[in-house]
Amino acid sequence: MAVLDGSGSGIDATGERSVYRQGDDYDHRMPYDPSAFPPFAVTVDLVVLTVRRHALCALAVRRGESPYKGRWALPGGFVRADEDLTQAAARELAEETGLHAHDASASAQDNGAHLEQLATYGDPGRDPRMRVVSVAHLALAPDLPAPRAGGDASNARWAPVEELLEQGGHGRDGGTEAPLAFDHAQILADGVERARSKIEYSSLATAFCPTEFTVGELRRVYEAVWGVALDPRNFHRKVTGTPGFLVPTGGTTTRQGGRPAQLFRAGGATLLNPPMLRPEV
Amino acid sequence: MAVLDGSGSGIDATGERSVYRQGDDYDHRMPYDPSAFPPFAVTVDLVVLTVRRHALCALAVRRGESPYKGRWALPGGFVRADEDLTQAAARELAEETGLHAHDASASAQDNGAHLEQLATYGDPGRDPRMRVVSVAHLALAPDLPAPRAGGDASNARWAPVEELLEQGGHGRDGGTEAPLAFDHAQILADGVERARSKIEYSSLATAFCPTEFTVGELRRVYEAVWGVALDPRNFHRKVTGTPGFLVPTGGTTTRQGGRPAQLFRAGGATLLNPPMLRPEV
DNA sequence: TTAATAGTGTCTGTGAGACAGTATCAA
DNA sequence: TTGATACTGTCTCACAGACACTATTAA
Repeated sequence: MAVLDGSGSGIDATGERSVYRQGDDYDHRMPYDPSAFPPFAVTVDLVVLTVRRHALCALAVRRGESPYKGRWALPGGFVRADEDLTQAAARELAEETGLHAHDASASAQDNGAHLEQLATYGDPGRDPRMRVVSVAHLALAPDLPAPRAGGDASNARWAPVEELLEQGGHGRDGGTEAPLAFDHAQILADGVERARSKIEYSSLATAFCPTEFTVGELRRVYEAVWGVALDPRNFHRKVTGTPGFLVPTGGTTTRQGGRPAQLFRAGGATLLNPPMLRPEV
Repeated sequence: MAVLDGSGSGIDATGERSVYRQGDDYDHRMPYDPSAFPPFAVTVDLVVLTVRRHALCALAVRRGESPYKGRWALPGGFVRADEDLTQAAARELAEETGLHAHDASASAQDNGAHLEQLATYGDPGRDPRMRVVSVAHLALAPDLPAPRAGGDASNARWAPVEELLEQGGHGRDGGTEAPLAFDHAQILADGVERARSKIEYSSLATAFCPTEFTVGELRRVYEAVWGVALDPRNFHRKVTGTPGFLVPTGGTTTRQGGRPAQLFRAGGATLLNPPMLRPEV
């Protein structure tokens, strides 16, 4: 019988659902016989974004094994038996970047990265070897030192997202470079689009900034993520006028040159109302 | 494991497709030996929302098997070996409601339901029997006849979401009713929040309406989903003034009483700019 | 007639965008 | 000094919200 009743959701109303059967008949008394459903591997993949030199960049790692050996891919790995999806993503993030993610409850700046679930990709055949369902996560981090991937710097880098998303893009050496492995170009594009829309109505853009930052630095984050130029004067009026967005620390800095600018920390507000408006829409 | 070559994903660009082999070694590395990762079951769960009698309602089915036997849960089931996640969700939706989902590309109204991925839930222990990762989907449907779940009406119903989300809620019979099975209360809450926010900046509210509808009917959808009262005159001015949102069909109806109202179909616009504003924020 | 809903017009306050002008540093 | 960035003020247009008013049906 169907008793599909299996799912962690499975619901079996009357029991007339059919079940995946691998060749042999499925015994309804054993709904969780592993042979009753297809074997899945579950992984987490990470879209780790940062702003470097006025460009939105993503962390890419070079694949050391086939398929796609030598191609760039998003970092990721298997979900372990005893961890939930967020833990798996946080673990991978720490392994790749040294960052520890702060969950949504972390109020003050702890120099961690923002981490959230992005979407799940599970097309049969997205991995040529077996059925792999990948729960992609999005991480936003301040500008970091050069990445380390298993200690080997040549196998990990921050790459501008436009470069990674170019169709049959060109590498830095000028030669044609293959696009990202697997469906990672799609995952990256989805992550970038999530980041672009989310900084509109939330204070998440501060996740790209160091603990203390100026209004101009925050504006350059918006400009890099959206790929537009913003009016510095209107931007200043807007962000300083939004309650809870920015908290002045009292200090100033001239690291951007020009007149000393006030330093701020991220305020407690997470939702911006009214939102920042992305031009050209 | 950095540079986790294991991260799955993918599309095989070269066409050389290897096959999952159960039993023999995948290759010299361990990561793809089936015994190298925990056994996962992957399911889809559905948050199917509709508006009935001025209330936002969700489809619930009664569990026929333990655990949570007799409790209400969200519909769902296993992902099959040959289908992707969206196909699995669409199949479950059709089995439960008879609706066929239209993908995002469907422009004209085909009386199908809107279907999109919501989020993925994979806590170890969310299903007491084994490790189940559920990819939840959100479906928005017009008001439907009574649901059928395997032909047995007593095992499926449309329930107001507040009722399903009450802590230790009370059933219709006045007695205390257990909350939803598994972590389905969380999934439902996430789906409701997604729907509430998405009708702000998209034309998705029309997915709750029949093919032809009046401005007043659309307004009652917003009021039911948001749980607020909207000014009919400002609402009318707003939606009829947004290009691409509504297309007049030429017909009128008096099914709501009062002066005959123009009938509209959903226009081609999917993103509303500027968005509908939810009061009381 | 009353009651209900549909639809239009008009005012006001908020805020985004444009942009003039001033402030304060480094070189 | 020049040139950079930081900040303030002011104007205008768009639009959300409030609400008066008219239109068209059923009972």
